[in-house]
Amino acid sequence: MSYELDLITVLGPTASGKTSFAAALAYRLNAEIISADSRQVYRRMTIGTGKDLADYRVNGKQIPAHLIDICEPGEKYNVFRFQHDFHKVFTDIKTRGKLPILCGGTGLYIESVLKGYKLLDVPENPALRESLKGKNIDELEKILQSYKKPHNKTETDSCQRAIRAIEIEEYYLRQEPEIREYEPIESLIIGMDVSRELRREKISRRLKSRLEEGMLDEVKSLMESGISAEELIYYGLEYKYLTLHLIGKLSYREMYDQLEIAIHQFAKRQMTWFRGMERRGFKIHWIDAATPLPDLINSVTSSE
RNA sequence: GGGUAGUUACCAGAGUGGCCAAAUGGAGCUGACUGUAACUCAGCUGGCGUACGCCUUCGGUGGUUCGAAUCCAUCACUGCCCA
Repeated sequence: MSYELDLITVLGPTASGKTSFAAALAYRLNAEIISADSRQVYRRMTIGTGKDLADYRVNGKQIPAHLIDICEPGEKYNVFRFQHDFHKVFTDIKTRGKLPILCGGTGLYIESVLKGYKLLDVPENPALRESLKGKNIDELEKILQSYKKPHNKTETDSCQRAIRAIEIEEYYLRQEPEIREYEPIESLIIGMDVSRELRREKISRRLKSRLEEGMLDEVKSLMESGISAEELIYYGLEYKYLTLHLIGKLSYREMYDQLEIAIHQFAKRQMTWFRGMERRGFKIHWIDAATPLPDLINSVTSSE
């Protein structure tokens, strides 16, 4: 295998085994992992985000994994921050002469660095948000059009997204924001291919075992440490549904059933994103996730 | 055994003579997404067809009617109540 590569990207839906694959690959290639996961950045959100920290230990060797546990629950992490953090770690790994492996399931984060999105540092504007609350999509659309020109096209198919777009325009009017320019990165992209049936089965199985491992206690202790229910619900999936159960809005059964469905739907959306990436010109090399790990590693490393 | 309510598309559930391939919700599928992305949003969802459309459906069978998911008879099954 040649080492001309700048980056290897491993992507796939939740529960597709991308972490253990990436770790085994990193072991083989003496590489380091950069996580592309919008929720695993939070400390103490471990079981619910499926951190699988044990997976980063391969044959007794700890594989370095970056951008995990880098901020406090309750904080808001986002693509803008990710892009910045990614590049810091990326150049660091490069200067140490090692190969970085970007691994994760947050499609937007992955694409933002591969494509080199040009983003502006625009913080939330609570006052503006308050003033726009309750307006419908047409009204918001009209406000948006009153701005000279949108610098980046922001999708405005929902109120939530339209408000963010206005927020960006508004900010831009008031000051010249710092624009960070990053170059696109050439990467070999490997996708974990799981059949729909297997994917669903793995998700269901995994949900059960995480609950047995104390996922509810994890959420409970986050609440006890002062994170509000609202903040936890914002994090979605596990944190959303388990919190709803803990505050009495859902029975255990309802929580379980609805969460299972929500994770299935999430995995589907992830796949839609990845297919969309292919349509946008990315070449994804799909590998069959059901193949035993050693064979998978051999097939990938020998064909290069 | 008697009474009673029901049986509608994957599920739940509206519809009680024509405007019904059948409301609505859920699930499912497909998709969008350069800014909270584990978010948010859109389309499709009996069959065939690009489409006007055509064909097969509303427990089974048989009727009434120009016309039935809707009315009648009967059979089957299910829930509830009384024995």
